[in-house]
Amino acid sequence: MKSKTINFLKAQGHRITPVRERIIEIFINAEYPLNAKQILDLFKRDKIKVHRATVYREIEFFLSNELIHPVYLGQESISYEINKQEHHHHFVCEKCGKVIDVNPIGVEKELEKFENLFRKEQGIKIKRHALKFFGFCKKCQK
Amino acid sequence: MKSKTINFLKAQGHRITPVRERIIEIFINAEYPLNAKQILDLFKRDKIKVHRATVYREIEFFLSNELIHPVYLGQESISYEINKQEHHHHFVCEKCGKVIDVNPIGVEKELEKFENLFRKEQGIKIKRHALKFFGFCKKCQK
DNA sequence: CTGACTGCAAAACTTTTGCAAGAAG
DNA sequence: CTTCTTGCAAAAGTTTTGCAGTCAG
Repeated sequence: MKSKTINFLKAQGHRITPVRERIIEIFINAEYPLNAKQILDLFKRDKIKVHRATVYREIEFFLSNELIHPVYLGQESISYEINKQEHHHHFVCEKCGKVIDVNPIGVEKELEKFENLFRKEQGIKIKRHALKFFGFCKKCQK
Repeated sequence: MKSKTINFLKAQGHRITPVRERIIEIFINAEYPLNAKQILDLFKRDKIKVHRATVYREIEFFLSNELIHPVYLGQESISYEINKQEHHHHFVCEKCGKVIDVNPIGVEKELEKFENLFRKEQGIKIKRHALKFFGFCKKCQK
């Protein structure tokens, strides 16, 4: 996954710097979508010095290269998640923010049907969809 | 719709001030979800003086009274939309930001099935879901 | 080498907070 | 009257930008 991403970027003529490489790793290893602050905190945790501006620019960079996509998890600022092969969605705990990946196959099929219909009826091609579920996770239900 | 909302708030012991009333109207008349800045701009357009802080506080107020819910339309800051009876979702143009309400019934049924399953398997009750479609609207496709 | 990246500092925004004055009920 | 609501000012937090120095290829 990592070398594939790096090769893809290199092929486009982009450079692989230590910061960029680290951010790729961060996104690959992330168990849930991350926002700019969380990425900065991860660098801080590892005692690596990176400026805010760089992180914001890198997020822009990865977005424009379609390696990540934005996810809105409620409350805080926009988070980003790596574009994996496997398409999936999220359940978000409205209290603690915990994120659980979900993959509702039946829903996905209906989404596809709807998107085809939408294209026929409205003449608009849907590029992507985002589905989010909200509620309280097991811990927070009590 | 408006008087119903007002009565609901009054019944809870909340006051109806001119600003609050105007914001209720704004949300009721809005054709798409609005963020704080857009609400402020509407006041400005009508030459009504309202402070930013008030708008942010009112958004909090409406959220806590479950009269509106947040919608993330991509790029900009979080938007909010009034809680109508009719459940629906959004198509958002990634270029011009245009929003089209959609109501994919087939999908909705599958969502319900999934949510029941999720409850059984994970023991988590889903309170709400948000579905968004992204692409280029007709105008922006050219 | 050379242009793509980065850090820094400052600016531009967005959102929040404490406090005193104002007004809804 | 009482206390919820508002405006103001200031703080806090987030994101963007210009510029000069650095380093990947």
